[in-house]
Amino acid sequence: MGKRKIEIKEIDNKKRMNVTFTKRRQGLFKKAFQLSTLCNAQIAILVYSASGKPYLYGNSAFFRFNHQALLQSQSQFIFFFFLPLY
Amino acid sequence: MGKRKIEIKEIDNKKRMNVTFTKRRQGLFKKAFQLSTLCNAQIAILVYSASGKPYLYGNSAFFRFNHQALLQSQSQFIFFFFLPLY
DNA sequence: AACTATTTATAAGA
DNA sequence: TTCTTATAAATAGTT
Repeated sequence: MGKRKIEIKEIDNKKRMNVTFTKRRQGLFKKAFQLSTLCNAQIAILVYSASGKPYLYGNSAFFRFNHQALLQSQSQFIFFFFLPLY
Repeated sequence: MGKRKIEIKEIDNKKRMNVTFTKRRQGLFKKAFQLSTLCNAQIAILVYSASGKPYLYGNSAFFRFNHQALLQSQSQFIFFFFLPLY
């Protein structure tokens, strides 16, 4: 999806991986927003980077409310609740 | 992203919404797979359709293991655990 | 951080 | 619903 076709395998160069991670994470969350808006869907996404940093997307108030708590969590286990609206 | 540009707002036609939901849900999960592979990231996605049907993506064994349990769940609350691998 | 050539996703139609 | 294709959108490499 760019100037050259790339293989879908782990990127060996750390700088390139970080750039790709940022671009594609943003792209993934944008796609999630569009899907939830177009189709009235509830979506939650949790991403951990290779270095263990968490990123959360959620289109419900519940997820937004818990975003900071998740980012500040130091525990090894993350408990991730989903509350469907039906 | 197709033959015509569309506005990102709820699709009023139910059939068109279902077609779009299926295509874009598959697209979202494909993007998640690529991001996790390229960047060695752990990703979990939970999607509820407008009618309340759950769809789960996860690139760890833990998520695959719990997929059936989630799909068969009848409870109003879904508890979604993430076990980071670091 | 912005640009742009190119690949990829997808809206509509068959 | 599955396949096709014209077009919009995402993004890889570059600046």
